[in-house]
This record gives sequence, structure tokens and C-alpha cells, in this order.
Amino acid sequence: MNNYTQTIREHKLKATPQRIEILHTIFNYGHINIDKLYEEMRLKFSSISLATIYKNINAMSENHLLFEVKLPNEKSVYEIIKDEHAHLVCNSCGKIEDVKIDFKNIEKIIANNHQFKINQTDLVLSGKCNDCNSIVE
Amino acid sequence: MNNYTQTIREHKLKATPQRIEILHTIFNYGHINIDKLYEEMRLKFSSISLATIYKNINAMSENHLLFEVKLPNEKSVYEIIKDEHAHLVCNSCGKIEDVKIDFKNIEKIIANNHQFKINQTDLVLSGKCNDCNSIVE
DNA sequence: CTCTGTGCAAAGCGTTTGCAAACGA
DNA sequence: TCGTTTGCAAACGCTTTGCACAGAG
Repeated sequence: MNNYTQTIREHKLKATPQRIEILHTIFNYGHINIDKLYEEMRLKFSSISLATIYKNINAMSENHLLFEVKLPNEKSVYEIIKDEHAHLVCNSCGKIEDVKIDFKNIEKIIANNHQFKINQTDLVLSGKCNDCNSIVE
Repeated sequence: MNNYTQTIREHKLKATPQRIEILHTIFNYGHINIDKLYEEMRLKFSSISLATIYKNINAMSENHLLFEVKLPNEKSVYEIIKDEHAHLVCNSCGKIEDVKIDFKNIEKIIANNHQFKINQTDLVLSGKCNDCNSIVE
């Protein structure tokens, strides 16, 4: 029984080979969109259906195993849920980096000023990464 | 010539009554999704088409007059572009509040650590507003 | 007058659903 | 064995497109 089998079961779902491979693929990519995931999955399961991808992404998102990251001007990507972090997106090469960041301060200031009980913080920073910035046109 | 007429023209688009009313409606709501906007627009232009709404929202977004706010678990809402701010979303009543916030500090820390040139910051905080928190079940 | 925008209908796409067979626990 | 999941095909819903006419500048 591998890690993903256990993880999936802990989230009250059956550990099918397709689900294990989805997690494996997402983990390798860090973040992946539906199309790319489908493409990768077909290499392992040639007859897998897009419906299966959607059903599993939805099931695992509802069971808090996956998280959808909504990006400006791009398709959403999915990641395995871990500690809170922001996302740094390069508009040139598409690379997405996780940024360890403590939202506590931001949340505290805002929650106090606005009498709000915050339970989720989504922060996406878009721009140009160092590699792309170095390229002289 | 009203304000919106001028604004629209400044963004290199023709100021049609439909566009003026779209801006008017979005301004009144602060943030509005496509369906609600269509509903409101039909009160003023009974034969307006949903295609017109989409074409205009897209045109005005591309011309940096409108901005799409992507929300977790909800349809996107649109707002008139103004100074940078974060969004506070109540998961109970759906209310969306703008929060004046200076992203400079966050951006500076991240940009330095990650060698990134940031040009857009999207921050959405979700939770429960004071009104909804006060309601005893 | 010219070019852009509107409204309608149709097309296009991404996502979901229903169902029978396969599979996990 | 029983309930869940898979894969397929069809349905669905949101968004875009093409076109003829109307309207802005």
C-alpha cells in the first residue's frame, strides 16, 4: 500500500489506480490543469475518460485532498493541499511557484478593521520570473 | 455627455447606451456577475442579448476598463478598475467588500526572495462577515 | 459615410450526467 | 457481496461566432 492509497482512503474515497496516478501526476507537476492532466493520464491509462478525470478532481476537491487555484487569464490548476502559501505565476513561461507566506498578519489587520472572520486566503502574484526577465529580445 | 461616455471613449470604444448602462449597473453593485448584470440590463433594454453583454464585458476588460474577480466556489464578478485593493467575500450572504491595502510590502519581500517582477496581485479573503456572524442559529 | 456595435441564431467548448459493466474493500 | 468507480455517449450550460441591420462618430 503506497502513500497515495493511504491518503485517498483517509479522505474517505476508494483508492483506484486512476486516482493514485492522478495524485502522482499532480505531485510531479506541482500544479496542473485539466488538459495536461488528461494528456498525462492517457499515457498510463489509454482508455481513461475525461469524465473520470472530472469526477475524480471534483471528488478529491470536495474531500479536501485537492485545491483549485484560479489564475488570471488562464485555466485553473490543481494542487495537492498542503500548508498555506501564495502563488507566483510567470506570464511568460507559465511557471508557477509556491511561496511560503504567513497570512496571519494580513488577515488580522483586515479581520479587525472589517469585523470579518476569515477562513480562506487566496493570493496570486503574476509577473515575470527571473529566467524570462533575463532573455534579451 | 456623461461620465461614462467619456470613460468609454478614453478606452477607445464607442459609447453606446448599452455600454453606459453596463458601467452604471456595475458601479451601483460594486461587483456583479454576468447573470445578475443581464437581469438588470433587461430592465432597461428589454431586447438586449446575452451576446452583447459578453462582447461588451470582454471588450471593456481587454481595454482595461473592467476587471474580472475570480472567486473560490462562485462565478466571477466584474468591477470597474480602480486603485489596487483586496476582496473580502462573505460565504454566507455573498457580500463582497473592497479592502484598501498596500501590496508593496508583500510584493517587495516576495519579489526579492524569488527574483520575480510582479505586475499584478490578486488577493481574495473568504469568510463570514459581521452581520452573518451575529445571526444565532 | 464608415466603421463599430447590436441582436439573433447557431456553433463551440468545457463540464456534468445517466447507465451498464468493472472493481475496491 | 455491496457500494463505488469507470468509460462511454449524450446532455447541459456558458461563451463565442457569423451575419444583417442599426447606430456612433
